Amino acid sequence: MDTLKMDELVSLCKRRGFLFQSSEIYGGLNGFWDYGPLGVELKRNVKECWWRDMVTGHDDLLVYPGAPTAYEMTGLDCSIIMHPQVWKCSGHYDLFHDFMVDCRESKKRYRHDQVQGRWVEAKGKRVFVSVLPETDEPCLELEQRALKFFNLRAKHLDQLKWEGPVVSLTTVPDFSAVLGPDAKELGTLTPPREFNLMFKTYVGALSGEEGAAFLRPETAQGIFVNFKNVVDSSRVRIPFGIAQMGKSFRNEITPRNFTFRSREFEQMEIEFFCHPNQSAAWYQYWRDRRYRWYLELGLAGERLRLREHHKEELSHYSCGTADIEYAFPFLPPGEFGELEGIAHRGDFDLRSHMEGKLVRQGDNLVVEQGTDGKPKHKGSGRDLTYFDDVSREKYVPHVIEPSAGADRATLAFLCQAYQKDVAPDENGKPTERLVLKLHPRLAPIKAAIFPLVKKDGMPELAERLYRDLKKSFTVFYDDKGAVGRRYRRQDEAGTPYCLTIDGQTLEDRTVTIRDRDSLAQRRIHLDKVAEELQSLLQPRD
RNA sequence: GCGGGUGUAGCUCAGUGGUAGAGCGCCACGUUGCCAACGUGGCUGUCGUGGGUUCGAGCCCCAUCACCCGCUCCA
Repeated sequence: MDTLKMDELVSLCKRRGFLFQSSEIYGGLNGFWDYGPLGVELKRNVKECWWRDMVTGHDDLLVYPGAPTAYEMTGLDCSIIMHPQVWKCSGHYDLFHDFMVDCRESKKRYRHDQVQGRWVEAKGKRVFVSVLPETDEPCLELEQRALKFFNLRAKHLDQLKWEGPVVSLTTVPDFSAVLGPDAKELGTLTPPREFNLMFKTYVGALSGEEGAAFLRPETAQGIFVNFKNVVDSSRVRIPFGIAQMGKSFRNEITPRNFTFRSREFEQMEIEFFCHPNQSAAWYQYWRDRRYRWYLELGLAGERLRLREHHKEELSHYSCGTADIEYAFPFLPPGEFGELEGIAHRGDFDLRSHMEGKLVRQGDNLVVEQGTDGKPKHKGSGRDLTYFDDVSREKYVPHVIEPSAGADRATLAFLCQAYQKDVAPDENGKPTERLVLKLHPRLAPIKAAIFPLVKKDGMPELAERLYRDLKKSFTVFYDDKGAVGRRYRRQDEAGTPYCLTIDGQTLEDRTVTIRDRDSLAQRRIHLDKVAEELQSLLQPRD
């Protein structure tokens, strides 16, 4: 496992039809990927396990271990393009929508509004000296930069004639007299260019800005804006969760590491609504529950970790966030990549969609003001509070958000499953075997059915078994070549069980069932095969 | 975004300016008696893409795209 090279896995994924580069025949498209015949089944299984374990299989009446009370779960499937105001109130518009300037000299890129500077005159030249402030004292940093630029010693500080206060680069219309934060010469900054991390599109035939809309950068907002609809239509009572799976789009600057950071990706998100007093306990519950989910589906404990964010790392609205991370093989030893984030979001989201985009002010969230003193991004004005019929209490629910990446999970399961071990060849000599040890619930093909040889009525019996099993399972029939080769092919596809019809089947109607991982075989009766598979594929508690 | 590397058959790769190759795989037929069998036959190429140099380019030059590694960034 430690020796797994990422390119070996990428090669297997291509060779066996798990993953292809998007638009490959045209040279590929950076950040986009296609799932092949086996990959689509694997990813569907990942999503179906999640949906089943979190939503349809959820027991509303049971108090799960670690949960404060019983709770309900329900689902939703929202549109990818939503009203543009959704993204303004959620904060994505301001956060993901930046103007950037590049420095032709240092090759660095800065956010236009983050560059700070001050006009200064010396030796007959007037210059806007800028820095990307690293300390609370940008003035000192600016002094150093200015002295160096004018080639002055510290004792000649008085030759610098400062003009006005420290201001943002956004106040400077022309960059020809600007000294970039890492430049030695003037005028190396490009004009500010719009960088949008959200994909922009246009609704309707007209392509004017009034029709501008965005592909969603997360599925979560669809849940928040439908919160009231779900409460009003489904009789759910707090505490409850709404789950949604679906595509999201982020225009990443640097897509990297196979499917890990893609521009089009699929999320599996839950927004769990609860009473503010219980939110801390629910946060803990979901964090632990979600961590166990990955463990149960086969990710190794030593490669999977639950990491609480430090206080400084927390978003402005969050009172607690944990990441579930996996030690992907493309990362340096000791580093982990995020699979899922579980965030305590408080009442930030629902309030944002009521009141408008919020910002933190001390310990409180307040509506962000524009320069005109009005709300910067106006909310819907709808009442998204919850009324508890039993306690007669009205409140804005708090939200716990377990947000997972379906493609990242799929990739982690593939990385974990990819193993080389040793199996005997036809002479009993140990040879290397490539095997995908996927959890049976995730395996694209659940069982393969083989006649041991293509004669004596074995194929006919095998075909009957195949047809019978096909009704309830994804199974695969193969009668070509030696049986050993067929076993190995299934090993590479991750198929957990192989059923072989042999001479003895003709006598007593038993078949061998071969286990992918142990290579062990045992005989079971033909009539019991479906039942046996059913129990082997059953999720265990 | 910057720097370095790579791109030839489905996969892994050889091919230093003169007729595009190997191994594996895949397909067919025969054989088959439980872990990558054997025999026979067959399939597979815009040499990443575009342009240039040359009598002639997979090979040299320029551009571009994609992937990998390092830095940078990352909701």
